[in-house]
Amino acid sequence: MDKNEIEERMHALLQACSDAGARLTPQRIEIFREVVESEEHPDAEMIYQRVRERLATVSLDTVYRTLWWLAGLGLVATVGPAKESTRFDANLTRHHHFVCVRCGLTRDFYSRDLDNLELPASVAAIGSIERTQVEVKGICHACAERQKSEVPASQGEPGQA
Amino acid sequence: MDKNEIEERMHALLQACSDAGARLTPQRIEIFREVVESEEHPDAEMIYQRVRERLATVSLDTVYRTLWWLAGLGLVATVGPAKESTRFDANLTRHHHFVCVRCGLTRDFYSRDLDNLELPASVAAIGSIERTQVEVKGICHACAERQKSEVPASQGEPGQA
DNA sequence: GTTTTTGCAAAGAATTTGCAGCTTT
DNA sequence: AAAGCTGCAAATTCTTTGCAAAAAC
Repeated sequence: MDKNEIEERMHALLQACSDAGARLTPQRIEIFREVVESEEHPDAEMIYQRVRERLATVSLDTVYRTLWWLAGLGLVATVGPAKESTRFDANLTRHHHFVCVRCGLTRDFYSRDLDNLELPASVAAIGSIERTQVEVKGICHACAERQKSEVPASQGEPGQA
Repeated sequence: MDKNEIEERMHALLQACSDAGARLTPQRIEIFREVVESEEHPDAEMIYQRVRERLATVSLDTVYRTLWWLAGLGLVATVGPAKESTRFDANLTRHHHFVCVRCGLTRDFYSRDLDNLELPASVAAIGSIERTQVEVKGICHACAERQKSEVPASQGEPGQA
């Protein structure tokens, strides 16, 4: 990723931070930088370790808080189903997943077309390919219904305590 | 899923169990059944609760043990990256993931084609779609290298303690 | 100066493990 | 009878939270 891109994203986060009326602390700034610069998708601990090198005075819980706060603003996403417990999949036939971002419901669906996707050459540069699966994130009908019957519109945070 | 399919899978697990020289206990049988019958992808707790209804004498740790044992034999898979801690993704541009099944390394890749996949109609029946992403599982080059330098061929379990 | 954040340490949740006793083969 | 399982309870690991002190606006 080029330096420009990084600065741009960094700027976006700082901007979002003040837009949200939150304070710009050195901890947050360093966490932002780490989040923006990392190419892999780090967990809280990794970010903590890296930030720590530059800012000895940071704690793991601040990293967690900041990360989830960013996630709440939609500025970072979490990889995989969610921050849930490990889910198991006994479907050994080729299939794809629909994951509800609200409740974590995971359902399979099938598609011949999706079974045989062409991947870009760049993937081979990362590693050898074993299995390819499409993951659709969305909101399941049950959660959509649940939403309808809730308060139509307040200014509080939406759903999912 | 039709009854035939279920019985077939059930049979496969029981067979694999005895092939592996493991014992057929009532707990395992009920856990197998739950795993095979579930349409969503349950976590250990869910399976525990359901098995419990039919077999009061089962414990959560037996469920865990059985599930991971099945996973070790490749008879069930885990959904998402792995049994790892939550990973964060600050890449807000449209992208796809390569995940190393050995070390959990997660890297982004890009493809216009994959950005606009056509999903089968069946997906809409599950819920509303927000985002679609391709997840490629494989082994990253670093892990492949690591493997080469290890004992070429024993009969012990491969890598990753 | 006020309000938000932080760090600490303790609380919680999820998952794993040692061990004695019970079951399966 | 022998070897493998199971359940319990304690240990780990990961993550969150309450609160007083410190920092940002």
